[in-house]
Amino acid sequence: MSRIASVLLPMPLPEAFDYAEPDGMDLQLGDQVSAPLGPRLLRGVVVGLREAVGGNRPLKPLEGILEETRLPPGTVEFVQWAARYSVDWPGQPLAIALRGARAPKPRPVRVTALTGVAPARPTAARAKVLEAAAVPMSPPDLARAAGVGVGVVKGLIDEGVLSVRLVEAVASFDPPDPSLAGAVLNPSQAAAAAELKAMLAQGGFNVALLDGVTGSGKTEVYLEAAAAALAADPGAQVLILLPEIALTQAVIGRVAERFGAEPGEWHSDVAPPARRRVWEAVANGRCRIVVGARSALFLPFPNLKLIVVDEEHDASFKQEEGFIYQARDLAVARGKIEDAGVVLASATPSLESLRNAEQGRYRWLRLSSRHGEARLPDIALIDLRESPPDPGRWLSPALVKAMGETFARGEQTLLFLNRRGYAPLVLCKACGERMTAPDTDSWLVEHRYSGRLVCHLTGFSMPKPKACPHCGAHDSLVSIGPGVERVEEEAKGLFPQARVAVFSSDTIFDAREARRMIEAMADGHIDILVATQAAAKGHNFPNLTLVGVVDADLGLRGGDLRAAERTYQLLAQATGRAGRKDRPGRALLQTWAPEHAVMQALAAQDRDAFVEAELAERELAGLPPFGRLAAVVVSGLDPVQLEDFVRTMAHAAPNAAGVEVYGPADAPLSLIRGRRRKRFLVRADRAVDLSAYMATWRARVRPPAAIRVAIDIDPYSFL
DNA sequence: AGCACGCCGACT
DNA sequence: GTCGGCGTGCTC
Repeated sequence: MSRIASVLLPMPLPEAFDYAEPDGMDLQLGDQVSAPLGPRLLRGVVVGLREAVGGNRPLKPLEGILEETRLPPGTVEFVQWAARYSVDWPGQPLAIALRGARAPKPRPVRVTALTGVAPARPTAARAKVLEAAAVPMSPPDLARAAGVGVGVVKGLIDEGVLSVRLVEAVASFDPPDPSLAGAVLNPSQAAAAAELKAMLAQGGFNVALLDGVTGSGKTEVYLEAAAAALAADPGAQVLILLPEIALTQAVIGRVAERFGAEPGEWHSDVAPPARRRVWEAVANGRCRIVVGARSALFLPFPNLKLIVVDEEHDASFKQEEGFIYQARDLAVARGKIEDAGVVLASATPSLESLRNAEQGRYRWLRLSSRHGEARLPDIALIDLRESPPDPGRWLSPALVKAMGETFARGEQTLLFLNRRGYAPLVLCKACGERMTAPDTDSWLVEHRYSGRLVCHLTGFSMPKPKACPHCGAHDSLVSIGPGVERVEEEAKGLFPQARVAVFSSDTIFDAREARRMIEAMADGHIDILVATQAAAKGHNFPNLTLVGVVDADLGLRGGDLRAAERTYQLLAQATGRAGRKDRPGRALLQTWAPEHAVMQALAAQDRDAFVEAELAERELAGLPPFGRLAAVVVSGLDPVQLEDFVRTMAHAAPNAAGVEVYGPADAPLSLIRGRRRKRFLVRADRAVDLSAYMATWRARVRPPAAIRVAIDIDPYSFL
C-alpha cells in the first residue's frame, strides 16, 4: 500500500504535480518537501495525499521532507484560493507564502557555560562572571551582565572555566500580555471596542468597518479588540496589516506598549534571517502578533483569530506586479477561511467597504468625536475661472492673499500638489516635439534640482538638453505645467522673507530625513511647505493654519474609476492637517470645476453626500462595487505578432450573460520599455464569477512565448 | 523558471 | 562540413 502526494511547487505550473511517497516518509498535508522536477530539486508543499491505485504511470518519488515546520491547512487553502481568484498559477502565491521558509537561518550564536573547572586565580571580577554565567549567553553579554570587561570573560574561557558553543538563535517572541492597561477610551471609542469584542466573542468569520475621522483613535480601539482575541485563547494570533513600511514602526511601538512584547515585523525591508525567524515563530504559534505589509497575509498562521487592515482605503494594498492582488480583499477571504474576525479601519473608507457596511454585510462602527480640542478647518473653493493665476503662475490671487495673512501672523502654510519635479512636460516651441523617454510615450518630467529630465515610470533620466533633439533649435525647450519645485519657486518669489521647503520623494530620500523635515515643520522652522502626497498623512503641525491645494482637479481627470474617490480621500487627509490644535485652520482648494460633486461635498465637509453621489454614478455604470472589473494587458515586442494574437484573443472571449468585453485597445501606456501593450477591459455583473470567466478565456488561447498576458482582477491602475 | 531540443549563419 | 543563436515546449 503506497500513497501519492500532490505537491504544489513555487513555479508557473498550472496545477499540483503528483509524486510517490517513499516508504516510511509518513507525509502530512502542508509538509515542505524536496521534489524532483526535471533535472533539479525544488521545495514544494504537500497539498493532497491519496492511496495509489494500480495502472498509473510511474511517479517520481519525493526526495525528502525539508523542514519540521509545515504549512497549516488554512494557509494551504488560502494560497490555492488566492491563485484561483487572481487567475494566476498557484505557484505564485505559494512562492510568497514560502518567502520566509526559504530565507537563510539566522547565524548561530555563541553562548557560554560553566565547565565546573575552578579558576586558578579567583578575583572579585571573576566571581561576578561565574555568578552571571548560570544563564547561557554570549561572551559580550556575559561581560555586560557581570559588569566587567570582556577580557575577564575571555581569560576564563582560555583557562577552560567557561566553555563556548554555537547554538541556533531563537527569537523569544515573548507572549503578549493582554491584561496590561490599555488606553483610556472616550465613550465613542469604548462603544466601538465593546462591539468589536462582542463580535470576536461570538466567534467565527465577521467583518467590521471601523470608520473614524483622523485623530478619532482607531488604533486604540482595534488594539482592544486584539487584546480580547488574545485573552480569549492562549494560542490566538493577530495580524495587523498596514499599507506602507513607513507606518509599521509606529504601530509596532503601540503594540509593544499595549502588550509588553514586541510583535513580529514583516515586510520587504526585514532582513532575510529575521524574516525566517518570524516565519517559523508564526508557524509554530510562538509569535502571536504580526505587524506587517500586505505580504504578511501569506504567513503560516495556525490559529489566526483577528486580521486588522489599517488605512484600508489605501491604494498601496493593491499589488500591481508579479502576483496581482488586493490585500484588503484577500484579508477578508483569509478571515473567512480561518474563521477569524476582520477589522477594516480608515478615516476615509473605500466605497467598496462603505457599500458593504451600508448593506449590512459588515458591521459599521463609526467613531465621530475627535480627540482633544482640535476643530475641523473651514474649507473654501477657489474658482480658477474667476480668480485665475497670472500666466506661468499657479497660485491664484485669493490663495496668495491668504498665504500673506498667514505668514504675517507667524503661522504656517502647507501647499499641496501631487506632482513631483518642476514641470510635468517639456516641449519644443519651435517644432512642438514633446520630450519622452526612449521606447515610451510617457512624458519626461523636468527636475530643476538635478537639472535632469526624468521618466517617473521607468526611472530613465537624462540631462536637460540645450537644443531640441528633434529639430536642433536652441533655447526652444519650454516647461509646461507645475510641479512642487515650480510652486516652491513661485512661493519664494512672492514671499522672499519666508522659509520655504519642498517635501517630495525627490527631496526626501529616507525615513530619517523625512522625520527631520517633519520636526522642522512642527517646530516652526518652516513657513511654507510645498508637498506631494508624501506629507499628506499622519503628522500634527500645531502652527499650521492654512492648507492650499494647488490643483484639486488633478485626481478628477483621466477616466480612472477611482479618481474622484482618491481625490476625496487625499483632500480629506491634506485638509485634516490644518488647525489641529487650538486654532481653527482653513483650507483653500483651487479648482476649475467647483460645481463638481466632489468639490461640493468637500466644501460642505459632507462625506455622506460625496459617497451617495459617487455610488449613484457607479451603480448607473454597473461599476464596482455594483459590478466587477477585470483588465487584461497583453504585451509584446513585435507589434504585428501582438496585433495578431490580440485579435485571436478577442475572438476567443467566451460569451456569457452579464459580461461585457471591451477592446482590444491600446493600453493607456501603450509602450513601456520597448514593449507594446494592448488592453481588454471586462465588466461583469456582481453575480458573475469573473475569475472563472477569465480562467476559461485564458485557457482558450495559447500565447506565443514572446507575448505576455497579465490578468488583473479589480484593476486600480488604469495606466 | 530552467533546461532541452531544434532548425539556419560564421568559423577551424 | 561543425558550433551556436534563442524560439518553443516540458517538467509529476
